[in-house]
Amino acid sequence: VSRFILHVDLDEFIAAVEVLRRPELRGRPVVVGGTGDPTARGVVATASYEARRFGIGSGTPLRTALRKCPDAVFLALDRPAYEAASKRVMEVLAGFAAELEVAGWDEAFLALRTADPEAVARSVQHSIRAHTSLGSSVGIGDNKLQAKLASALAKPAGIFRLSHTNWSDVMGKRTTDALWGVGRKRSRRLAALGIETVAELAAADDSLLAHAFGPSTGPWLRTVARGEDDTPVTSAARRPRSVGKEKTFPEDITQRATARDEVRRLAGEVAAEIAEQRLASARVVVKVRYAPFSTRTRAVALRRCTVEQLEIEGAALGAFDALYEDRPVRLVGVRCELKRLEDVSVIH
DNA sequence: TCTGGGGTCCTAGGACCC
DNA sequence: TCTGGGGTCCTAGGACCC
Repeated sequence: VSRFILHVDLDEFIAAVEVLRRPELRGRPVVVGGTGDPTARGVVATASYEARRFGIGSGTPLRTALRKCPDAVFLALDRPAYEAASKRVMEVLAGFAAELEVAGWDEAFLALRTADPEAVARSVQHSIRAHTSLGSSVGIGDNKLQAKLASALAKPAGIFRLSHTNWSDVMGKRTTDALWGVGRKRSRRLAALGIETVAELAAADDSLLAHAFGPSTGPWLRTVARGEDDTPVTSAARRPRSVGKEKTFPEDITQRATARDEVRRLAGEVAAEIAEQRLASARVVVKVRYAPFSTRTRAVALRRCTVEQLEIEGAALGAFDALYEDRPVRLVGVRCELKRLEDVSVIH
């Protein structure tokens, strides 16, 4: 009996939820994202497997998706529906004798001791399907990193085990962007250093990596490439570090007052959200994205932590005024950074 | 690829202090 | 006045993830 980590990842989760309540869509290319208008600004949240065959994936601009598959069904995001479905899945997982960490709407880690992790994985998949009609894939690993990568290799509806034993065989020849924490940018920078594969990164020089990626990130990249990860699976609720809202305008706006009003509105919403969660803001960060796509941020530290809407709005508008340039604006956002709860002294 | 909205963490550089 | 070194805090931006 050994300890294993399971990573449970729901298959095409958002699209699957939509198809469940619209059975006539089964088997069709379904694309969920934005307001559902594929001619408007927005990106794909999830595409069904049928739509993925057309080269549509998460993050694809909706307009691109429309061009690639004009016959796809385009649907608006419906967060409450996904939250409800996710909650039911997590309740199923909570029934297993394991430490459970919810890692997102459609994924979770389980840590448990067992002699047969594949049997547990089958049982997890069966329970989820029986209770929610949703399909899932399960990765098994010695740690969270391995389990997470294994679930991707298990898709769809499969089970895959990635361990220290087969890590090199399975991962060594893949490009570095196969790793968790290595995206396009880091992958390219690594390639520029002559590091193309996971095996090459695993054998890279720590000081070279530290020089290129910083004292923490550099050496960490190499541990990831070796399949090492000691972060614990924990069911403890994570304390939020920040709460924010942002809005991309359907068309770039050129009126300063319009952008400013939107900042005020977003700040009010964020303030209400913070108050509802019984948190308090220590700093307000305003973001402005100018056309075509250059982003600026400005932070204002609050004199004391607060939940006061007027104070948060005032800080946001002050940051906006300090930041604003007379150029077409694509997006504005407001984010409140939160103080640790035990340190908070709220002004009422 | 004309690029959402919700987040987290890390880095580099400047201010400030002794 | 041509000017060290170290620590800490803050800010803006970058990269990544779902």
